[in-house]
Amino acid sequence: MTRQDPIIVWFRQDLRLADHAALSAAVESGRPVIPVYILDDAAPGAWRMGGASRWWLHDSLKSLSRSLADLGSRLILRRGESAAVLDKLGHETGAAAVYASAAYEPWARASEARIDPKLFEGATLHSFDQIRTEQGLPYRVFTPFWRACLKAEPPARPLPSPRSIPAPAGWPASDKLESWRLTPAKPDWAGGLRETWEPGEAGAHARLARFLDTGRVGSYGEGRDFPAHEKTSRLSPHLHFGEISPRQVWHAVSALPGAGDGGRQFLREVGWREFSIHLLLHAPHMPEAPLKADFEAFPWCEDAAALTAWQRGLTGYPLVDAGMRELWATGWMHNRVRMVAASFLVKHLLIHWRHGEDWFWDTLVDADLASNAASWQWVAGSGADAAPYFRIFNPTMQAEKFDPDGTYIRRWVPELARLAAAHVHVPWTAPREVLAEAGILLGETYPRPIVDHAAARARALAAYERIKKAA
DNA sequence: TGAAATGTTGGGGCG
DNA sequence: ACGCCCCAACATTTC
Repeated sequence: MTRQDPIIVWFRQDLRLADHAALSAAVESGRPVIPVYILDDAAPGAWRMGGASRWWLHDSLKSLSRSLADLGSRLILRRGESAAVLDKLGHETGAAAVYASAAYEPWARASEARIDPKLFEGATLHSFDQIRTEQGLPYRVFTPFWRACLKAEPPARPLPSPRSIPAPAGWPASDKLESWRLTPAKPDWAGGLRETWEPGEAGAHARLARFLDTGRVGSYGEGRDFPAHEKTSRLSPHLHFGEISPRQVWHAVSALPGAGDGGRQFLREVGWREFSIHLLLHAPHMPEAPLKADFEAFPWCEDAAALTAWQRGLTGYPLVDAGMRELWATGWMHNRVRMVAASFLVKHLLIHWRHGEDWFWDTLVDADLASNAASWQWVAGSGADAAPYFRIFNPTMQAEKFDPDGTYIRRWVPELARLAAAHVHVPWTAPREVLAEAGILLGETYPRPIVDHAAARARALAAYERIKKAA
């Protein structure tokens, strides 16, 4: 090993240059740096990246690649099993070491065990094992967890982006990004995604700046529940891909004069992301199995037709359908609507939360193993600090409360657009003339409810009784 | 980070 | 003036 043996910086879910401790350390070592991203679809136990995520990844890698080029560097792309690829690349380049950001997925941690990279924190506000109860145990309830986070040392100051990155004498070969075919071709379903998002580090910071500048932070507490208005930050996909770090978000919000209560509530949502990661680290089976074991015996229904209706936004409940169509069109769904739509699948249709988890994994641009699994289990009632199973959302009441004039519903369910606010949440109760006037033929242009709310509620409670007795 | 059922209270209409 | 009923409004408990 000589002074000129390069360091490989292995990018994963940290597709940024600023506040990237591994990259900064590699640059500071004075050695040449070889940035690499590996598309690893074959890792044992891995959840293969979903369609929307692959679309995002393509653009984010393109952006990272350009930013590296601006600093005199390159992004080397390789495909295959991570350990084997890094091993090979190490031999090709004579690399002295691999630097990477610590990751939290079980398969990522498993591959680390074979590669033994030098790991740097940055995916979370605090290092993974720092937050523990008095007894040294992981938290199972959010509020004390978050209280402990707030009491701990404040998150480290974000690092600046390197000003230049030393290049190796010669570059190893790289795949062409296009050859990975991450973006859809036939059919091209990504139009709505392109219109909605700007993947990459610059896009992430633009989102954050927009959130802070427009004063949305201050009114976040009141505004965040109304899906018709863009009151949330929409940073989730950027955070998932690590285009911006939670520490950067934390410090930007904390430094904002007058962020006040809204700022605290917003950071609390960032806290739920931390909590999900915390849970996954201590329960690696969380994506596949209920955290509360008695839910293993829950009498789920297999109902392919109902699942398809839910996926396509054809349940007959306008708020659920609007959310599912927003998801399909843009790769994202407002959080309030996610809770209602998820609750509908699990409680009204009695379909296993894993089917919902799979669909969200494939369609969300912010699909994240920890957040997705923890949130589905939260809704289903089988998770840590979960909503009790008997807490069943009434999709109509939720719609009337959080989309009172029906703006959100009309945006995503255009066949209901001509219904007045009095009918738009309950088209099945609208008088025949009103429906005709609005150009709606129930059961033809828009479905009748696929389940009756009161009956579905009773059925869900009865199902819950069965595991409660068994336990 | 609910909703429905049930219980309580108090004002007003009315015999 | 009084008691009675109705019911909206709010509170509590139950799922």
